[in-house]
Amino acid sequence: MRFKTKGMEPLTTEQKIIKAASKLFTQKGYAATKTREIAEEADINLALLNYYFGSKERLYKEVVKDKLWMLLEVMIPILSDEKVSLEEKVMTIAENYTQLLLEHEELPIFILNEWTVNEDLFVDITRDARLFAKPVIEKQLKENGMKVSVPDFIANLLSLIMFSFVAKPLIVSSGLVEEGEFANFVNRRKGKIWEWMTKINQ
Amino acid sequence: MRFKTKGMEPLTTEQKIIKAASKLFTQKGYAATKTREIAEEADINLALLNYYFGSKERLYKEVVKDKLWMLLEVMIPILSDEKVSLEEKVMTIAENYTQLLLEHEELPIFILNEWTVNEDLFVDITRDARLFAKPVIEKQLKENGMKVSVPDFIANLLSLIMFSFVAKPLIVSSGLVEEGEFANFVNRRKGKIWEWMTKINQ
DNA sequence: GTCTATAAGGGGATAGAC
DNA sequence: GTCTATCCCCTTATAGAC
Repeated sequence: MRFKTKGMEPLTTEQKIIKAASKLFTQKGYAATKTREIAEEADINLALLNYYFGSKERLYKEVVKDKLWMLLEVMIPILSDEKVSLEEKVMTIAENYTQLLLEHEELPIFILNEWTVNEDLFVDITRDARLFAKPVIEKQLKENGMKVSVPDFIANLLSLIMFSFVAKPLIVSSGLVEEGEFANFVNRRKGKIWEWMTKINQ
Repeated sequence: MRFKTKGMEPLTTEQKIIKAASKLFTQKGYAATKTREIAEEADINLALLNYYFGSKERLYKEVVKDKLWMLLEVMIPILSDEKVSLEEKVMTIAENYTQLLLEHEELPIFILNEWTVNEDLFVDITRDARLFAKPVIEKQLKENGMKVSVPDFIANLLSLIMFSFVAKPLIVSSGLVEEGEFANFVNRRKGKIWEWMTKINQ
């Protein structure tokens, strides 16, 4: 989207298609989603899908790209910024992710599954993107007296924040946390992440 | 399978189908896997798939059930056993999961994704299964002076062990850990889980 | 840009011979 | 139990009218 639309203009046909495709692909995956369903959900004629996007596959790539950056932009720029302290980084990422994922619960499992099943697609998308700025984090770990490696630090951070969302069906149907309590559960965890990270990484 | 076969008998047709289906479904998901591919991979005639399993869907359910228990049986019986100390529980689960997942890397993302996309299927499978024995763990947490809740304890444990596998594509393509170093990475983490769990949960 | 109609082929399933 | 041949619906994609 080149120009952000402000206010109440109705969606263009293109936007309606992307929105519907986004919803259905993330819910059901590529193969299980039919172009007819997308057209119906978007309330447009089936032929328009091909008119605007050429093929189901190209439409899918647009959606995946969008969703992947949605997930990464919460983390990458902050981690690489030297002017942001380690504590601030952890707190901000925990806050932003928890909020984002509460609004888009299906996002991480969709991306991680697609990345596993369809690796080639992601090679294109992430090519040339420096995802993690190792040196910056390494320096800040030392300054904070943390002896952990950068990969372990990142793995621990993302684990503690994101895993609850990825494993939500297991956590809920096992009765560990009630569906209605899930938001409280992850919000409480969010508040402890920095404490946990300092303890773990000594 | 009622009777375990010892030694070198060739696989029965039924076993060949399950094996092939297992491989393809976990790699590509339900909708993307064609019955014709399963037949070819299993080296059997397409009609035999329906002869033995009735339909693609029934075959799929068999596979999902197998895989789900593979994932759960590593954890459920141990967690519920009162005679196993908390430390032993954590160490054993970390050890067993790391080994299992190194051999079946696609297992957790497959199950967690299917559980999200296709919840109904799992309602049947997990019905009446008491997945976690909360009281046992609660008692042991107190005895170990840990103030954490049972859901947080389980979430932390599984996060720290499993998330690396679920997020492997991200971890590897970002350059955080080299593909060839991945086994070492998770094995090193495995050795620290108990230490981390005691620190976090004070 | 949007519609209807249809082409072209894929995919799950089964009848019936062996 | 296993095979061949085939049914028939569903899906993606496009031609061509408006």
